[in-house]
Amino acid sequence: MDEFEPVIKNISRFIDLTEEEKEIFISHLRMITVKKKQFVVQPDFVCQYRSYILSGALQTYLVCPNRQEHTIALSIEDWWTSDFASYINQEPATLFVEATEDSILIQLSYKDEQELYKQVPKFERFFRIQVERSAIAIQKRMLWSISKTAEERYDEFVKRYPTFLQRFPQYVIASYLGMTTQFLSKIRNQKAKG
Amino acid sequence: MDEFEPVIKNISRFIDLTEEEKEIFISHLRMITVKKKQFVVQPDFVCQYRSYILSGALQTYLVCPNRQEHTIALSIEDWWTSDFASYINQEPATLFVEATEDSILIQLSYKDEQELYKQVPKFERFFRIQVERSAIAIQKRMLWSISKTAEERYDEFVKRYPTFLQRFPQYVIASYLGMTTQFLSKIRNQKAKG
DNA sequence: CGTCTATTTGAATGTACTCAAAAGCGGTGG
DNA sequence: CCACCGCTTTTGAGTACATTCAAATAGACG
Repeated sequence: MDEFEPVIKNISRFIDLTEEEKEIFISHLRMITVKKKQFVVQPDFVCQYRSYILSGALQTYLVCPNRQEHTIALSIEDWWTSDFASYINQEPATLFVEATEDSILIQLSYKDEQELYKQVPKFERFFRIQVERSAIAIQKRMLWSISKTAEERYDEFVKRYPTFLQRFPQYVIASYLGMTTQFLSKIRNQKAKG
Repeated sequence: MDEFEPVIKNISRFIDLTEEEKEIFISHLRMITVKKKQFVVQPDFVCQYRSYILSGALQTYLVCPNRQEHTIALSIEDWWTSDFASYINQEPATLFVEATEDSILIQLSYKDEQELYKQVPKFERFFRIQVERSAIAIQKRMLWSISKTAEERYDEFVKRYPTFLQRFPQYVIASYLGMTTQFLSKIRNQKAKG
């Protein structure tokens, strides 16, 4: 059960679990490995799992009719990810979740999650707190997407997630920041000179 | 207790409550009335309440250093509102929540909410589902704010919230949609002609 | 009726995009 | 180990979408 320790630790930041509760939780999990460029979620398929990232990195994005990609989330180890609209409503996904590095995921299925709530109601609390925090984060991001310039958004990104610059290609970061890769390149270049 | 019926009904869409649980819940609530232009939340003060809107309408917005206003949310009767970042983390607010109509609110304080979770853990579930849904909504909104043109955003808004056009002034809608009031005016005008 | 606020209109400007092409970089196979 | 191929990043010119500034018009409220 050692292999599940990181996810238990992640949860224990918000709720206290007895040994028995930990075991119940672990019994609902499965661990999978995915290779770089592999999809964890694809449009039109109902997203069955929430994934805790044990190691690696993933990109959640939407492909528009005009072939443009829009990145909703970039996630690394110790984060949870999914197409939450699909997962929570158990409806066909609209997003891709793709591994941008070889990754190891610990997954909880929708069915197991509902089961878990019955067995250990405390988990309602954990996932409530979890989604509260992510709702706040998304709101902040939306706020700067409507109120900041492309350059300001990039600066904020660098400040908040400095390690992401090395881990994700620039065109992915550009699509996360809501700008073209050409424009991001120009911003960077201008900074290097200025 | 009749006056609290709408909020009970709102909650009952997601969890079933016994009469006793309803009474416990109601005992934690307070009802207030606010006049148009009055603030329910103000920057620098810790937001003490979640508010269920019994009647009326409210605007949640941020004022930037350059005096620009950015609307995060427009809310009407049967919706919940607050500066959730401030409320959930019990830290000073950054947002204004202002009544755009005379309104009646049913409020639950942070302290009472924590108390309520202890007395009726089922409410963890309600607020989890509640915030899950709003996280999904915010994410969708963020998506079109980075992927759609101003006109497309306006069209979507009209389709989704037709009644809001009459209830909120145009400059408020413009700031919700992330564009200037002048540009929104031009879009509308162009449509009226085309 | 007058004042204050909200909306409309127009011209000039700016930010970021599209299109096109070159340069850089990394992995793979000969 | 080098050469090649595909993918990512850079560069530049032209363009479009949306903003700013300024002023006029329209509406709401006392």
